[in-house]
Amino acid sequence: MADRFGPDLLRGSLDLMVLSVLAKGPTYGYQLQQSLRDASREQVQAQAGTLYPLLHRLEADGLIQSRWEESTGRKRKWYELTAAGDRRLSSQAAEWDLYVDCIRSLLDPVRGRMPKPAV
Amino acid sequence: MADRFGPDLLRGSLDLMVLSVLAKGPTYGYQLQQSLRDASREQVQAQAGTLYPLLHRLEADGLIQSRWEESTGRKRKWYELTAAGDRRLSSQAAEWDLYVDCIRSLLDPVRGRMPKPAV
DNA sequence: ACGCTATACATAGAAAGGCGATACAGCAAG
DNA sequence: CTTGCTGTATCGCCTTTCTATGTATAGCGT
Repeated sequence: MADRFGPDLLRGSLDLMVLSVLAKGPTYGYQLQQSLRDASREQVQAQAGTLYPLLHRLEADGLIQSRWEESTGRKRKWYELTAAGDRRLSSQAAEWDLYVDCIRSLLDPVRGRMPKPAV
Repeated sequence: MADRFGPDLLRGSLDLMVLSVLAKGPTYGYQLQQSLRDASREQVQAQAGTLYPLLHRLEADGLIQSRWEESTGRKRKWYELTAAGDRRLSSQAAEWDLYVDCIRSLLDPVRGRMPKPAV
């Protein structure tokens, strides 16, 4: 079993994951990275070189907004969802569900060939 | 709702889809394209410029093997899974399940925020 | 016979995003 | 003071999908 998901799997759903985490409340880059790592039991280890450009892109698209905060001890850049980001999250989640269904319908007959461990 | 999945969603799972179709029996490029389109209710429309290089890559990796066949009327290049391809399919499917689970655990709390249409 | 469409395989170049490497700075512990 | 974690950031590389294009044949209507 891979101890980590590859770049290609992440692609296309990493936005969705980040928006999901942001939906639970404001956070900053480093904490977001830890959240993803923890929530996935170490399987999603998005790199800083991935995360920061992604956050900048989401912000440029108006899906999140940021502000620098120093009162919390260290200088951090906090991000939070905008209304547009919230709508995007909903539509991305819906599209994701459709997509997963689509793959499952292709995969289910294949699974029949092998001993299926009960989940 | 998008009438077609974007490149980023496909990425990383298109291999899996192709291997899944191949698992049901030998096929050739054009037919594979139709199979994907049909099985996904028009949502996966992988282009020829995507599919053929992908097939060449899978063959170079020893996951599938090909032979030209003319007796079936038109000249076609038939592909079939190798033993290695079969093993790869199993592991990719397992990884996919893990991945989907991982996203779901991030998405479920978010879904609570909005009226969820029963599927 | 001719043109049109669908079938069938293939390659080239562009676009996009994740990755590793690297950088820099603050702070804490030894 | 040196090591290590925290925290943000950028750069070039790599991979994969896309569009556009090229080639060729079969079948059909006119």
